[in-house]
Amino acid sequence: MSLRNALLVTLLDGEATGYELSKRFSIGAANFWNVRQAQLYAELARMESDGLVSSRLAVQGKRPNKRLFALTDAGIAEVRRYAAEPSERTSVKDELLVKVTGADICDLRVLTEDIERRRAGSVTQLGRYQASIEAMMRGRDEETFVRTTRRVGPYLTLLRGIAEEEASVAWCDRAAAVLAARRAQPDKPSRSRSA
Amino acid sequence: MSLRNALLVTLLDGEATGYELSKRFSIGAANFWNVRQAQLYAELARMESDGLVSSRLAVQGKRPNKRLFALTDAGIAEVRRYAAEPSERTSVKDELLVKVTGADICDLRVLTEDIERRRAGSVTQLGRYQASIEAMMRGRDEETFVRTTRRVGPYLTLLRGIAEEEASVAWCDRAAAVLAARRAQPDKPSRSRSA
DNA sequence: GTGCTCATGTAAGGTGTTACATGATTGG
DNA sequence: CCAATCATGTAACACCTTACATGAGCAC
Repeated sequence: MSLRNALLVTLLDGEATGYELSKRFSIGAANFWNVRQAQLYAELARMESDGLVSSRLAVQGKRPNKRLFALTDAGIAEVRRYAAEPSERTSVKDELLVKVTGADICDLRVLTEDIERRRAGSVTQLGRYQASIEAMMRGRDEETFVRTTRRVGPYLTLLRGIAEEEASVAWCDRAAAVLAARRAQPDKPSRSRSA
Repeated sequence: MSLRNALLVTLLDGEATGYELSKRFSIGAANFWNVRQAQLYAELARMESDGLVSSRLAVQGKRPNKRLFALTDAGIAEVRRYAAEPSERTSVKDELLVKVTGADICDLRVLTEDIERRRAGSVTQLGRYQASIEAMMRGRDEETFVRTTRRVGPYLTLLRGIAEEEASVAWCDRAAAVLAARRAQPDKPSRSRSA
């Protein structure tokens, strides 16, 4: 039940449609949560019937009508209650690392391409995070920012995202280099059934 | 369906019981996959009926009997097939980051404790990874190791785990410092409903 | 005129978690 | 004597993903 809480904290930035929430997720929360929109609309409906969010319909001239969701007091209370519980690292699932574990019986050229793709994705995401953090700080240094901003939470999670993507890029480079060294070697020791 | 593949690559280290597989996961794959044993036994049973693994019963004198699973040729082929597909970062879910996003309306003392707990967990995991990698390298330098080992895959994923946990510790320290600065401030700007 | 963005939902099926059920051995 | 480790499973429920369904406006 913490997709629910992820949505609640995302609404601290102000009321939003389901569509906008999924955007906010991919910009700010991408490094610690992911949602599919199908799940998102369903969960928002449940949250509304539980009184954690309220919604109002905004009729637009040209574009389709939209439903704006906002936190209720009960929603705020729920965030506080939830935050007071100890947390676990709920889950991490990274298919690329599964494949890398099996590198020694696989086609290293294809695997390396996959690593390059991951690297490119991390660079893109890193750019998004850096743009967000600059927009947020508006030229202030960290000390001033922390003293004057209303919200440090999103700043801290952005720092985490940046650290994450930087580590990802560095690892991709190193992994690609190691695999290249292995490929170059004609006399590599091999598991019988592989090439 | 990639818990299945995570299990297959874990079996590249040799035959194992369900119990041992869950151990291997928590030592080597903790940074990119997690399983509950209930799910693990169920999946192994399905994998056996699909012919990807075979099992044999080992009767032990004192301890309960155990079922040892091993990769079949079909299992190896499945790893290769899977590794050739492009991968997505399947999922990340971190409750602590959700809570940090909402920091500004929450009790910072409790949140900081949660961050400290995470830090401690990362330090522990880091120690495990470092011990594994040293056992694996047996004093060789990287170049020699890469040239002479049978398997680089687990080495690369361990490097990733180490980078991950180091980044985690560094972030925890920074986040705790920022929150401490916020708590120290009597004149902090606050969202109306919070303290 | 093609593809992207905005915008919301349902249904079915697959994956993952929690709780239950059992019990001997080993080490402190 | 108490806690941890070894060892395997089932059942119910909660959660997440994929596919389907619809449609206008805008930029190139």
